[in-house]
Amino acid sequence: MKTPEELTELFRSTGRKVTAQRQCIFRVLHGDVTHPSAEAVHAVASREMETISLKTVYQTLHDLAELGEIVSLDVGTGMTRFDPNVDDPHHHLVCRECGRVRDLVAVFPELQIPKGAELGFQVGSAEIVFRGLCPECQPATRTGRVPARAGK
Amino acid sequence: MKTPEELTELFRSTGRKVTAQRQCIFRVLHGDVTHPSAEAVHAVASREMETISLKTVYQTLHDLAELGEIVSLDVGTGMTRFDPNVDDPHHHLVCRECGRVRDLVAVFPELQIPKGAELGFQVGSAEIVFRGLCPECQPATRTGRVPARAGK
DNA sequence: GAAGTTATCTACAACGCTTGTTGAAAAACA
DNA sequence: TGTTTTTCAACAAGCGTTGTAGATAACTTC
Repeated sequence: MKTPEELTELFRSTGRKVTAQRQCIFRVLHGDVTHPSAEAVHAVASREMETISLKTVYQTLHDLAELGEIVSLDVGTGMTRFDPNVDDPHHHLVCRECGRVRDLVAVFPELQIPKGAELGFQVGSAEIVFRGLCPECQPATRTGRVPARAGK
Repeated sequence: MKTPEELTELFRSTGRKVTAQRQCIFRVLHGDVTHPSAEAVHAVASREMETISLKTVYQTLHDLAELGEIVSLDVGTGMTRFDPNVDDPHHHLVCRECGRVRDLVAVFPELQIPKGAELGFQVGSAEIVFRGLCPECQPATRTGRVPARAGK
């Protein structure tokens, strides 16, 4: 994802108007690696602008996705997650306890579909979701700490 | 997934009651390879039992998932899909036009996470979603037919 | 096979996430 | 500064899904 300044420029050059709300969202997303939901972005943005509405956040996220500056993900956690990392090809780690999502920057070039198995599909891309437990949700055996049990 | 008769037995042996509605749902799911949504199951079941409620379908699907007879999937098509194939390890093909889902029965044993890239996650499983166009949604170049354009 | 117990049924309302609508307000451009 | 156009906040509604209620049906025991 570009810097807030570059995004400001990009929005203007594509006929979009640049508002304080949007710039606030740009800053919130910049450098975020948590793959926040719209609600999470809104929560952070609200700390800076109390009146910003959730609808505005959704709209700006969609604009950014349309411009290819973020990508919206559905990894089965119940809400759409937004990933500002569009430069490195990567897959995702998802915690099955707390829903945390992280990038797994690795390419699996050997992902070839066996002939005959593709059932006539014209396959364009492959996404891998690795499910497991994030460091915070692991039992003590691995980390030596007793984790705060994230209620399901 | 087991046969309707075996499922009847399984439900009884796990303290669940067997109703005409449930057996109807067993039959609908048996041999289904379309990964239907709850709504889709309900639509088919309704042809046989007009009064069956959507809630009943959801509940039975959850029971079946709890028993490990089907698996619920979220492949980003907006609704939960249910997969009766729990015997063959496989991944999924998803049509980005019409949302059709098919099994891709293939194992990718070389899916090893590079050391250090797992960010402390304890990874238990990996799901691959292949996105593309199903035979019905492909342009004429491949199939020789003009497809009915599924409006996005 | 009938009565009693328990789970399940349908119908309806409500939930969480997301999107449409509206008039007001602010950004861009002259 | 005035004009045009977009975006804003607030509200309501949409979707898929789940909770609640009393009525009904399945299993158990006699």
